[in-house]
This record gives sequence, structure tokens and C-alpha cells, in this order.
Amino acid sequence: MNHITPPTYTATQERILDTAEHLFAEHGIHATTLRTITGAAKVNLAAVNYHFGTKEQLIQAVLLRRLTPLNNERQRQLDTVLQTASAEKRTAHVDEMIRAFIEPTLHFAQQNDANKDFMSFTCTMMMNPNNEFRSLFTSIMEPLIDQLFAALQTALPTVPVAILHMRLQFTIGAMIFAMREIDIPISGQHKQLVGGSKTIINEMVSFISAGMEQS
Amino acid sequence: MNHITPPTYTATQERILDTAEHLFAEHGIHATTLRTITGAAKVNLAAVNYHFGTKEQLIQAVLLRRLTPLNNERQRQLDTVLQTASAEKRTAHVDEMIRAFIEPTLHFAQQNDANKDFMSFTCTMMMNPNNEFRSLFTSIMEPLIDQLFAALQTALPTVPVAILHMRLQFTIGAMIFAMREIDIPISGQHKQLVGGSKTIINEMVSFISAGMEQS
DNA sequence: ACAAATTTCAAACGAGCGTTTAAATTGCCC
DNA sequence: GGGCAATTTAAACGCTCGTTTGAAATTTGT
Repeated sequence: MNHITPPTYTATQERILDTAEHLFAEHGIHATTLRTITGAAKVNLAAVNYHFGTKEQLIQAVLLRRLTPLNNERQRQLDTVLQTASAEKRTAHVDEMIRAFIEPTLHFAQQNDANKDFMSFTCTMMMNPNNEFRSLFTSIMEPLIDQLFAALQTALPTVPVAILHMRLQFTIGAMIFAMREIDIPISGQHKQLVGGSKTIINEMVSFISAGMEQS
Repeated sequence: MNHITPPTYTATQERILDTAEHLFAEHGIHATTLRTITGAAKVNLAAVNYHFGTKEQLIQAVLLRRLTPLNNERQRQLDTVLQTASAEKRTAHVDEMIRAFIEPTLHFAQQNDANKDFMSFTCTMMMNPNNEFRSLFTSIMEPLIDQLFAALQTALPTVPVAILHMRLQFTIGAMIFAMREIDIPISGQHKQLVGGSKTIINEMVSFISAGMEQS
């Protein structure tokens, strides 16, 4: 019942959101001006202020438009894992829980370019030192993270809470970095992590699960 | 022999670098103006342009001043691990190599606040969509990363190259996120990962090693 | 101690930023 | 088809940005 419905937008508003999302992903929030956005979206300069109020409110709208349904899906999958385990009178497996978190994320990012843009945008927002940007994001994510953490605790009762906390932070870091499609070139080769297949999802789940479950 | 010596700076230049480093870490590069920097450093507005040329050249100087010696230390430890293993006529252990990469980094970050600032600055730079910032960083890191990757390949010959590549990307992502000291609040609690003890280093090494070595 | 080089300083430059305004245009209902 | 609200438009606002300038102050070399 943690399902949240995002607002709906007119055609003009959506064109602004799409363009802003793309430019934010490509050049960052600060480097993208309202003039660039409205120019590329072929709307008047004042359109952003008219439809969204301020630039910051536009940023929030870009974030919430896709983050809300994505998080709903993550919530749904985690619920399914926990309920299935409960019905079978066992604790959920770590890799199941990790997958419930990772699979919707990477599947979402692989659907289309707009979603890829959104992921890049989200990650730069997360990494922004400016806390006002991060706090909106984290406040939305917090209920889900809390639930995941509690589930991890019951699945790994021998791991101290502080250690488990660290491991979850490592997990989120690995996810963000992979999703941002930033990669350190190795032997001069750039390699796109988020490819068309499911190998990246499976590999990430097993990588994280191995680190999580290690004694 | 990959040792690189950074340039030396006058007292004024160092005060500018220290202040810029701190402000970049706290508010990000774009949000930090030359007026803020020179004001806080108690030097004239024109001092940055006089001593460093442009704002971008200042950013590069802030990066290179500490990244060069840090990378030298990482290189030194990795060399030691590889040479010791070679002398004992065995392949280096994965956790040894991972530790050679992680230990200098987190030890460096724990030394003082200026180093913490530098790590935050570096991570935001890494996550900046603007490629011109990232490319300088990655070009410096690349020789070391290549060496680490080659060592991982010999230690884990059964793991396909593409998979190993992914795992190294996860590793770097986890490191960056941990070093940035950004954390997702869990159960409303913010927790500082980079604490005063060695637990974070050991935990990170074992977390990453478990993911790396998993079959 | 004095001339030359280096560094600091106050002031200004043009450019670009987010936002506001008020008029022009469009879409819609009765 | 006319009246009214919603939208689009062009223009301008005040502000801050990085950078430049030329003179003043300081340091350096002999």
C-alpha cells in the first residue's frame, strides 16, 4: 500500500520534462540553463517558469515523474519476495531481496534512452554535494531502504548492524556507479555496463550477495 | 618507476588551493564561485586568475596536488604485493590486491579534514557528467587500474574478462560512494562510514574480495 | 639602496543567468 | 460567434559570474 501516483502533465509540460531530463543527464543540472532547455524543446523561455514555477521545481518534477513508478515497482517486488518467503515459513534469501532491488532498476534503465537519461540524472543528483537535492531523493527512498535493511537483518542475524549498514552502503554505491554508465577505462577500452542482456543484472546480484553473505 | 612529482606552491597559492578544495567539497564545483573562494581565503579576487590562469586550471591543480602522491602510494603497495607473491612463486591473493588499492585510499581520507575534503571533491568530479572533468581523473588512474585488472585476471583465470570488468566497476563504485561519505539514511540514522578505525577498511576489502572471488 | 620583477589591489567589463511582466494568441464553453 | 480563461510570446529586469586592466604595493637581486 505504499503505492504513490505521480501527477499527469500536458504535452508541453512533457516536452519540457523530456528535454530537461536529457540535458541534465548529459551536462549536469548546473550547466544546463533554462534557455538551453526551452530552446531545445522549442518552447518559449518563460514556459518553464509558467508551468513549473522555478528551475528547482522543474528539477523536482523531472525526478518524481519517473522515480515514483520505479520505486513502486521495487516495493512490489520486495513485498512479493518477503510474502513468498513468509508463506513458505522461511526467511527470505539474500539474493532474492537484492534482486528485488536491483532488477527493477536495471530493467528500467534498459528500456529506452529516456530512462537511461533519468538514471544518469538521478545519480548526478545523488552525488551532488548540495544536500537540498539529495534530501528529496533520499526521503523518497528511505521507506524502501529501511524495509530492505530490516529484511537483511533477519536473513543475516549474525552480522552486526554496523557491518550490515556498511555493506548496504557499498551496495548502493556499486549500483549508482553502474547505472550512471560511468566507467573507468581499462586497457583503454570503454565498456558499457548496462547492455541489452540480463548478464549485468545477474552478475550484480551475485556480486552483491556474495559480499553480503560473507562471514 | 611510475612515481610522479607534483609541483610546489607558494603560501598564497596553497591557501587558495586549500580553500577551494574545501568549498568544492562542500558545495560542488559549479556552485562555488571565485568570489567565494577568494573571500574565504582572504586574497584578492584576481588572485586565482593571476596564479592559476582560469577557474578550470585551479580545479585541475586542486585535483593533481593530492591525487598524485595518493596514487604513488597505491602504486607502491600494489607493486609490493605483486613482487612479494612473485618472490614466493605464487599468484597474488585477491584480497591483497584489493587491499593495496583500498587501504591507501581510506587511510588517506582518515588522516585529516583536508584529505576528506579532497576525497569528496574527487568523487563529485568523478560523477560529474561533464567529461572534461572526468577525463583528467581517469587518465591519471588508468595505468594503475590496468595493472590491478591484469593482476586480477591472473589470480582469477576462470572468470571471463567481461565479468571481471563488471566486478571492478562495482568495486570502484562502492569505493567512491563510501569515500564521498554520502549515505542513505537507514531507519532515520545517518552514519559516517569513514570513521576513525580500521574496521571500514577491513570490511570493505572482505566485501569486495568476496564478490570478486565468487564463482 | 635602488631598480626590476613579482604580487596585490580596486574597479570595471561583457556575458549569461533565472525570473517577471504585460501584451498577443489560442482554445473552449454557452 | 463572442467572452473568458489558459497559454504563448517578446522584451526587459536585476543580479552574479569569470575575467581583464592598470596602478599600487611588495619582494627580489645586486
